[in-house]
Amino acid sequence: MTKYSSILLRTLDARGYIHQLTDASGLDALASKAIIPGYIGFDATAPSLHVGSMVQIMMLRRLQQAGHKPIVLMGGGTTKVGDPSGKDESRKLLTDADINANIASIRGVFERFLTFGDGPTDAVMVNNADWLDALDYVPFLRDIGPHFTINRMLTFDSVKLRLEREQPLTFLEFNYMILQAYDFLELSRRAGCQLQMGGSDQWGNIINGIELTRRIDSKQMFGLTTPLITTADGAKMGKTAAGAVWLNDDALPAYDYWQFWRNTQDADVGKFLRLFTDLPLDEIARLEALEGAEINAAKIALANAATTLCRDEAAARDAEATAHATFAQGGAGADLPQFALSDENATANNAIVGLGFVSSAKEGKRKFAEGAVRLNDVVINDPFVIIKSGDKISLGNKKHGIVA
RNA sequence: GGACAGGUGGCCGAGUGGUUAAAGGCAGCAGACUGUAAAUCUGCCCGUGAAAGCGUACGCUGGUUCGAAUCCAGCCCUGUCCA
Repeated sequence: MTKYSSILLRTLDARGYIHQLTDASGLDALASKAIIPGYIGFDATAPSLHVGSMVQIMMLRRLQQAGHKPIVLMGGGTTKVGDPSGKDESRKLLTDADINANIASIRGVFERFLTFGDGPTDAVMVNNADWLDALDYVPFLRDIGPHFTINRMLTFDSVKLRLEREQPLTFLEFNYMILQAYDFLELSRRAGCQLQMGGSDQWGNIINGIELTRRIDSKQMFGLTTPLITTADGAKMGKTAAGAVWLNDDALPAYDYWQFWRNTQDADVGKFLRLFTDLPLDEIARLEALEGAEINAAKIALANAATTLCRDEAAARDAEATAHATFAQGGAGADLPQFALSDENATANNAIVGLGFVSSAKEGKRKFAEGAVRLNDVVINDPFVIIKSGDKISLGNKKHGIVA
């Protein structure tokens, strides 16, 4: 891969981050000679991001590694509007207090991936509520409105899809793309931002921002999108048995986070190693070439690296040790989820419900009937077996817990 | 404001008075097979209860009926067209 000369684009290209790029040679030239402040916007709809945002987070990390300045834009303002992309219907509106709490909660994860500070390549976090909340409607319409035509806005997938399906799209949501475009202009003015990155579904929004800034301030801006990361069988990544794979450790235990990566499909291992770890490319090539059961070594390397980045090294080590003890030796590792025994008459079914392996007592009982539950590695069909402290209880091959 | 069409389980989508906890599909979970993979086949998939049972559920509120997701009335919401 020698089509780029800058470290930034060479890295992004080699590791599979680039889907579309507005002006490849222009950005390449700029990246070789100047520090580029670049931003990615994140929603504040939940107290934690999940792995679906991981490509974007890693992208900012690569930007900083290559000597540029990452700007984390929290959508405190735009979250109040709601991005219509990829949604079938409008999402419920959050209050300011919710949004601010979410932003505070999300910040911790970025601090693990990026170095924040005041230096030229230090990361900063900004909140677009800072400028969006203060907008005056009529002046804003007069300044920004003329640069958008409804004709063009109607061609955007996010809008078109809703209309084609005859689903509601409110004027509120319709404005989302304008506000996002305005963010880019505002960040250009405030922070000298010249680059916006995002998922491939953000291409249209990014282009809008580039054009708006060019028209109003006559500045050249760049846009880059990442491919939509799906697993090899086409599913969007990020969902697992228990739900979303949250990045915050108070939302998902490190062991589960580790397990998520450990269970990567064979076909995805190389891709994920390049995107989600800092391992050198030649090392990844070696791991990726492993065949058959050998490839499990690569998955462990992936899980360790990803968990170390997002949580910490000790968490990764503990998770690996637990997994090894549990799966390879058929024992029970220390990091397994625990069921607190509060009642001496607690049953095996209480345990799998309490551990969250199943969502109701009824579902739990079905699992017993299906022969899916094991107590200390022996299949039990009776949900009412009394458990005691120290028992290991398992549902299926992957979910294991300890009675504390 | 008017006319018409709609609002069904996580999603899509059948069902137009009883045997309907509601067809089918997707997603999900489990079993078999494996390598904690994929693919495939099989089972499960509202809740509570040891079970019989009971409770909830088809936008909301009432009504008709022995019996309603299905009929009637009012209301709320959405779409299309008209003003």
